[in-house]
Amino acid sequence: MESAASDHSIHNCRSIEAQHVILSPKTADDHDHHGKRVVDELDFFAHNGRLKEARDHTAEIKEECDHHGVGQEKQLPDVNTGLNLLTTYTSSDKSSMDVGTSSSRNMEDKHGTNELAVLQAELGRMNVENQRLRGVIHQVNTNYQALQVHLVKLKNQKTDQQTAEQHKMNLNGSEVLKEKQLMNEFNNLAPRQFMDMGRAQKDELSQCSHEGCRSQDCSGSSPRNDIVESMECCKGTSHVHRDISGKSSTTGAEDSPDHEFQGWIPKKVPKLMSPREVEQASSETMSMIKKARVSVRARSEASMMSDGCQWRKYGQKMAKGNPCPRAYYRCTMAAGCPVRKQVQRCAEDRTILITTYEGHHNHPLPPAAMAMASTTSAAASMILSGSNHSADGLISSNSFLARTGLPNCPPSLATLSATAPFPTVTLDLTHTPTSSEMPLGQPNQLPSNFPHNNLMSVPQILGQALCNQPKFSVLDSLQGLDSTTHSLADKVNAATAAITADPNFTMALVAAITSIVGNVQSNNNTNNNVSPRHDSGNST
DNA sequence: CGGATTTGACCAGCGC
DNA sequence: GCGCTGGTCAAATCCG
Repeated sequence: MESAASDHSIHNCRSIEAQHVILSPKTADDHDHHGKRVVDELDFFAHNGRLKEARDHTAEIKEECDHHGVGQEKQLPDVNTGLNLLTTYTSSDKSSMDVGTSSSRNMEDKHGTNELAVLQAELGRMNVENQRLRGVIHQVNTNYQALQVHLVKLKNQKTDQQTAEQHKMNLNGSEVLKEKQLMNEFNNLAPRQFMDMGRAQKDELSQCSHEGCRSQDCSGSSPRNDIVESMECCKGTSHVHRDISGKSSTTGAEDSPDHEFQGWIPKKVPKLMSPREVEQASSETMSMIKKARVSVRARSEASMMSDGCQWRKYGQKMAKGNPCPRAYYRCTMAAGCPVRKQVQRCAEDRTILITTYEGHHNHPLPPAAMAMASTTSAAASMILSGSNHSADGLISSNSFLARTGLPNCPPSLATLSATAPFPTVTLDLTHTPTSSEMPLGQPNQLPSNFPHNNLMSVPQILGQALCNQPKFSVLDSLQGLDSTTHSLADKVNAATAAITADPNFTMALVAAITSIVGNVQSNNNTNNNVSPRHDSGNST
């Protein structure tokens, strides 16, 4: 009985220190045991001495508790720290509390109560400051990552420029002019529109006046994580984020108004754009994101490519400049899935089927379909991150291929066009790369565990490549993200991560596309479109 | 009969 | 404002 009450007193006293542990657990650990710091683990309290004050208060109160005598009748009032620190009483505790109250002790208790209230207020302020400093840390990391990415891009750009110059040598003057125009159009379109969105940077660290930093921001070279978070912020939705202690916590848009979304935002944004304009740009950006497209060109005599999803035709139109009608399909694998696709034959070569995908699935996908969805997501990610475009006027195909894990594929395989109403990545599976272009030395050299099956559809092969990879955790996370509870940006980010993270997957994917190109070409694609019955139960 | 497809109508965006 | 075009809707039709 008595010991229980005293334990509770001590517990209350200790709970205050416990809150410090929650606020900065690793920090305490580091200071106590390691005496060193690691990146993103900082003691937010050490610098202002407030921790010491708080601990002094705690010690005083604790002393006072002891002064009352261990297990005495009276208990310090319960402190609601808001942290659910198990301060509830048991019935036995209560019975002990009700015994023997005196006026002098009441006075002392009131004194203790006041001190605790002050202490609690202090802790509240610390908590707020902790939140703010977390944001600072987050931004520092973001800037660091952005610079890292920029460095890598500069290296890649060098390579791309060499390719571009070689490509230019083969063009006549008008083509060069046209491509320059394309380049200008894209410069006005994608990167800045995507990168200029966002809110004003309030934090002092955003006042980066360093030229390199500014150019970094304006070039749109930003880590994908930043894009993800920025979009989440723009949508103002609650989301789960990881704090520096590694614990997940749910925060709303109102929680941390000025530190969740930072890093790559151009400094000029708050100067050039009013909040309303920024908001408008954000909504436009979301629209563009939604409408970013991936177009796949493949030789096929069938009316539609089998891609692992279920589609329902909802319209058909004659498009200008093409005698072949364009068919419109929507995904029917889940109610309300926003994904659409258009299927149309190429006017110049009617054996070529052009399938254009738009949107992101709001439901889990079968592996076969996930391959295509991942490609779409990767493309969207590339657009979002403001791909470095080469001097040839188109976004460097190498950039896309690199991001989709195909850095060694022939440049003709993928292009990104900015001339369409929406940024469109085109995967051209109609060309047969020359032997010198083949990434693996031999055209159909596949990983040992990779199925070399002519009867598989394009996404089946891609999906198989996904399935054959050992990193299911990444893919699982991707699949898990394919739900309405996660943002589009999450999916984009996860897809990109899944695609680019695994070199084995890269190899398998390269082999898959290589296989597709080779087989489709040689077989005139008669087997490209398998019956839905063969397609893992997913009819089209 | 229910689901899928067809097809004309309707609407929005854009350029002139 | 008007016409063109792309995209979507929804009633009619088809099909298993």
